[in-house]
Amino acid sequence: MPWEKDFDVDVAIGRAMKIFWAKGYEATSISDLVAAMQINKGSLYNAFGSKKKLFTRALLNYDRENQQALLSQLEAMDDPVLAIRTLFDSVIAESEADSERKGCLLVNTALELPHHSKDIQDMVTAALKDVEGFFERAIKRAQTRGQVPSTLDASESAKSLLSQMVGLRVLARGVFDMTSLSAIRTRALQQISA
Amino acid sequence: MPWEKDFDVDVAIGRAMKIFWAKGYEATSISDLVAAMQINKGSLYNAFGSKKKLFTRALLNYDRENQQALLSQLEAMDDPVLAIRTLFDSVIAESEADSERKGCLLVNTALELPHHSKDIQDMVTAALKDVEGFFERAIKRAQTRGQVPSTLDASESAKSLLSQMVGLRVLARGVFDMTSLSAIRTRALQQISA
DNA sequence: GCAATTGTTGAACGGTCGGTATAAACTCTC
DNA sequence: GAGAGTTTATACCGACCGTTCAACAATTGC
Repeated sequence: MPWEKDFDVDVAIGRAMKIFWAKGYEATSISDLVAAMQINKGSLYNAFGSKKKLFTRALLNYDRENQQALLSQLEAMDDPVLAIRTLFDSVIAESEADSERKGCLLVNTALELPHHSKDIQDMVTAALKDVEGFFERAIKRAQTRGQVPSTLDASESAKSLLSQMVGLRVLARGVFDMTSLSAIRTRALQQISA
Repeated sequence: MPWEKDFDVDVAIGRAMKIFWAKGYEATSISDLVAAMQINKGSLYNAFGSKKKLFTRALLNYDRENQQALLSQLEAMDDPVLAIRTLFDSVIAESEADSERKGCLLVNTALELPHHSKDIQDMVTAALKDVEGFFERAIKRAQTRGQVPSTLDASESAKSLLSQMVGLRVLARGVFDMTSLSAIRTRALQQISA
């Protein structure tokens, strides 16, 4: 039996993810990656095969650690309206704290979906549908609790909230200041409470 | 007096714009550009100086021909709510008709704003602020006409509509199907009428 | 006709791209 | 210790990157 890898694959993927996140897929070179991952070219190709395959691993890593982790945390909250508010709050707080204005890797990739392979398209679509699903479940739960008017179409509203979330993440990369981003959150929450 | 250019500069910029729009700034090479513009490398650099400078010309061209043209047309409409509805309708129709799923060049560029120079940042910001301004003026006009509740905060609502518009353009590039995009429009319009 | 000026052309620049190949050192199992 | 598989480092691949340049062509004023 062979020698086990002496670098931690998940750590390396995490480092690659940060670079893809900050620079975008196209603008990230193999040189950038080997420098950030602290392994050399040969090991990269031995472990991951190609830049594209490494990117899919990085995307999965982002989805698991930055997206699903937050969503399952919110889904466990008692108050579904508070959960939605908390999601907007944390995204705005993240935007404010991020001096690099990296945005969200999934949204960034969603915008260039036509240029990616089908497995990446499917991965991004599924991840954003997860957010939509969270919104829809939260709205329905809030309706049974009487926090949200039962006349509201939960499916439509969930899609609408997702699009506002996506818009917020785009505009946070340089177009809007913090008070403008807050206005989006305010209106989004008013929208489901009336 | 010198020899005049024997190609039409505006036509060439229009062709360059289409390539940048379809492929994105990074993924567009000089070879792509010279092929599409039907001029050769030397002429490109003589006329435009660099890829970046050409991109700013292309962005201006897009803003003028695809954005401002539509906005001023909508601004001239009698019914401001219908104008807003028409904007959403035309964006959705454009998304449906576009088999390449190019989206909107301004939104595409907005997402990669941190990687661009300040003049491009300013240009994109101004262009999206124009859309926000259109929304705000239309809402205020609708309020004086009694079409929209006067309790609505026009400034906040305009920012919210812009973020939904942006989200729609991102999701139209592959995540959402047409019925989902329609749901965003439906909810956006309900939002200002109640 | 002849500078002067500007435009066109296509080759060539140095550099980087993603990816492969090599070989020697190393760690493990059997 | 044989053999398998990994790590490092370096060298290399052809292709392409954005850009520059020198030679040449077209138009003007004199």
